[in-house]
Amino acid sequence: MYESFENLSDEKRNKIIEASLEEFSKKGYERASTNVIVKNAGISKGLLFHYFKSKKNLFIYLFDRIVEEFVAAFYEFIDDSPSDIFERLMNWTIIKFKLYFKKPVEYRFLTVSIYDSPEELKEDILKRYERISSEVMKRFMENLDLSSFRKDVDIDRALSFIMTSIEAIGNRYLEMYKHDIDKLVADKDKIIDDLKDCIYILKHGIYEK
Amino acid sequence: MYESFENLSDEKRNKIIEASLEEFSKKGYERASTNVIVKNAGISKGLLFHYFKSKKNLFIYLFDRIVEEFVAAFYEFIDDSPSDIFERLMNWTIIKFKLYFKKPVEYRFLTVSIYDSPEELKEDILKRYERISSEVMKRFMENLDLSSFRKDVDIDRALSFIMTSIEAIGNRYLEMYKHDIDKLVADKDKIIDDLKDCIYILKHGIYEK
Amino acid sequence: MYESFENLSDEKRNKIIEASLEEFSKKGYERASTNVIVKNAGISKGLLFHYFKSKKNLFIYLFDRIVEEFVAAFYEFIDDSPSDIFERLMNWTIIKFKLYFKKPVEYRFLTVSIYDSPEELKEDILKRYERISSEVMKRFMENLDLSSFRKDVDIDRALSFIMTSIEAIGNRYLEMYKHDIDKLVADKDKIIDDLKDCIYILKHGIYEK
Amino acid sequence: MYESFENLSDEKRNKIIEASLEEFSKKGYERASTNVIVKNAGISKGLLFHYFKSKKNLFIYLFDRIVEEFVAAFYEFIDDSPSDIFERLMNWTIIKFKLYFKKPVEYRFLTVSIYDSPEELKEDILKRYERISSEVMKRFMENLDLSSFRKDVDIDRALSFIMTSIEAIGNRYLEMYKHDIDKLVADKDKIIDDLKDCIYILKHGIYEK
DNA sequence: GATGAATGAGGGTTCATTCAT
DNA sequence: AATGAATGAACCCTCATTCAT
Repeated sequence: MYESFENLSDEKRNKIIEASLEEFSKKGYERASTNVIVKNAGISKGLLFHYFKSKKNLFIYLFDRIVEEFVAAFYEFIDDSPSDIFERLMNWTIIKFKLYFKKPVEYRFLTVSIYDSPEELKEDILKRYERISSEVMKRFMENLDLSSFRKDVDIDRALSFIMTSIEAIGNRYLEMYKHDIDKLVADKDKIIDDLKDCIYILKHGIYEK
Repeated sequence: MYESFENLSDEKRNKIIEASLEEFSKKGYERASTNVIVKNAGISKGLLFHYFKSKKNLFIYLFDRIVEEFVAAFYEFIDDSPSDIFERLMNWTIIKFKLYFKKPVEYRFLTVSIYDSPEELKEDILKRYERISSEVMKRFMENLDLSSFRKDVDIDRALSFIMTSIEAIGNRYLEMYKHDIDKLVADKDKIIDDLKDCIYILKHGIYEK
Repeated sequence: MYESFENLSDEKRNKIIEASLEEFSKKGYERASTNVIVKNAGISKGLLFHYFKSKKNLFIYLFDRIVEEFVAAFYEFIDDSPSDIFERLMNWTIIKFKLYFKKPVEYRFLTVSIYDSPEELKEDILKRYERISSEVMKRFMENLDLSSFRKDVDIDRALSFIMTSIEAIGNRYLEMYKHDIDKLVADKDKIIDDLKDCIYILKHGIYEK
Repeated sequence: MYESFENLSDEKRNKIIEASLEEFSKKGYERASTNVIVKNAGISKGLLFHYFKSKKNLFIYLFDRIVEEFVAAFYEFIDDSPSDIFERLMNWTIIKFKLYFKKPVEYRFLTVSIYDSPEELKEDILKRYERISSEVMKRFMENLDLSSFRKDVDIDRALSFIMTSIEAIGNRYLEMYKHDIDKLVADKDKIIDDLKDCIYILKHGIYEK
């Protein structure tokens, strides 16, 4: 698949990938223009289609590539996860932020892929997304110590709530600082402090005394 | 602003609004076609532009109109809000669901407006969105009894967390049942039950014993 | 169907039809360029598609239009057909030539339509072609006096042979003079003479002494 | 001419020829894609153009080659032609059918070449076609015994009519069975019977009693 | 107010051909 | 000889917007 593209020199390949990512993550799939991509990549129109046959293929190629990259990066960081769910979640959220710092365009691309894809892509994208998100979720749940949960709490619902709420907090920050990554870095401690507060509440609400 | 449009007969005006909403909420701003809109509205191409000058104006007009409509509907429901934040939040969330049932296309339109707008609109939309969301937030906070909060909890952060997390849960359900509103209605009790569980956790985490 | 196009002024409509016919009959469906058509018709790209939505629609519109035109012209000429098959065939062939003189581009368009259409059109075109050709054939057979056929001749096969062979002769001449209609007119008598000779042979071969 | 191509190993050369023929005969000159050809031939894009310089050259090369092949095959079969024109014509038609059976793709290629070529090729193709068809015609006429022709029949015109009409009958069958060669073989006897009937009529029409 | 014909830039894609390797 | 990356013009088609009526 796309081996002719893979065999390109790093420099050229990256230029094409960067130009594509930038365009897609800025405008979404539909609005993105292959004209703009080829201009920014410094290649001819025909060449892009020589490599990828279609805009759709190009998009899915990028999606797969970045997902793989992100999953790998994730796994690299989380080898020694703590067994307490809140500590682990804190770790994960921080990792997510780190990924966002390291690869903001790619991160944005993934977000856009999932929220703003036309019918023709939605299926392909969601299928891939669900596969990896369930895999990642499984990984998150591994060796988790849930023994401290109060008995009057429905474990599944509690887990779901913990994940959803902390993710929402994280995303709120990422969205908030979207246009000013430097400020996000500067405010890091405050954000982590906030996250800790949220987790403190959840812990209090879920754990035995 | 658009007074010639406002002076139209209700029937005609509504037909145009409906056709526009449907197209925008189904396809997003960019993908939406004014051709489709005028066809479904049963008017000529020129007339639409006579009223609104541009696609962008039409979109923003709709946004403003629906926001106003939704805010009004909201206020209508919440006149006698309970002073306990969790009860109030539960009420509000249920109201949100009711709005979704009553006006799914409009609701979808707002969601799409906020998540999937091109650069040229984003600013206009967000400015409006922030203005009303802060206004609504202020309303939510009115006469709220926060005396039960534990002393070791930062009130502002706790409030923010409560709002964000419950909103995330609500949105998760709306997204989940997006294509099957009937099922959403059928599963109503289970969803409310889940929400209650989440609130129960938050309460436990935040309130004094 | 295409009523906005039909309502155009004669002059403009004809210009578009002429430009399209010329391009299609010269190059066939696939090779024909809508760019060339709009340039020669003196209209914008968008307008052609405003009227016809697609190249395919334009082509089929032209096909239907010309078929109708030709069938009408045919029927106009053949009201008082002789009952002898050879005389009638002679008449018909001469009518065909007249049509070719009067509307060479349209004639060529029909020929091209039938022999050189891509898969996507073939079906549509052939369905229409067969419907009218069977109708025309029925008309040809009406009130035909076949009583002079020798008894040792299979009537159906003989009819089929007569039609096919005379048609082939006619087409051979049309093809031969394709690029020089004036010469075709000049040589008219010689051609008719040749046709008579062919018919003379057939008559001799089929009729009783 | 193309000697580098001719010097290729039989296997490789044939693969290129086959792939080209298939593509051209299936889609016609214009629609045929050199991309498809090189893929099916298992060679690189550049190599095809190294050998033939252009698509046009490739097409004409194939045309010349197949014409030569067909003429040779023809001559092989017709060494001992009967002197009676009708018997000879019957033989030739059967030979034509045999060629069609043996080389359907090539046969189709020739048909397509003659009926569906763009302006830029038409001239080249027709020049070649006329040269060989006149040569073949000369061969057909050799040692033909025309003494049985009635005196009131113009020999040249009669000959032309005979050829044209029988050819038309043959082509009608080939066209009719185009998509089902097996059925053509199965119906062989019926077709030959029909041909005999046609010839019987012509004979009756032309020969003395 | 109301129409819809008219525009032309831009969309994604395919193509025969060239050329450095 | 052999490759296939690279080109850019041409393909059909869609679009928001304008304007004469």
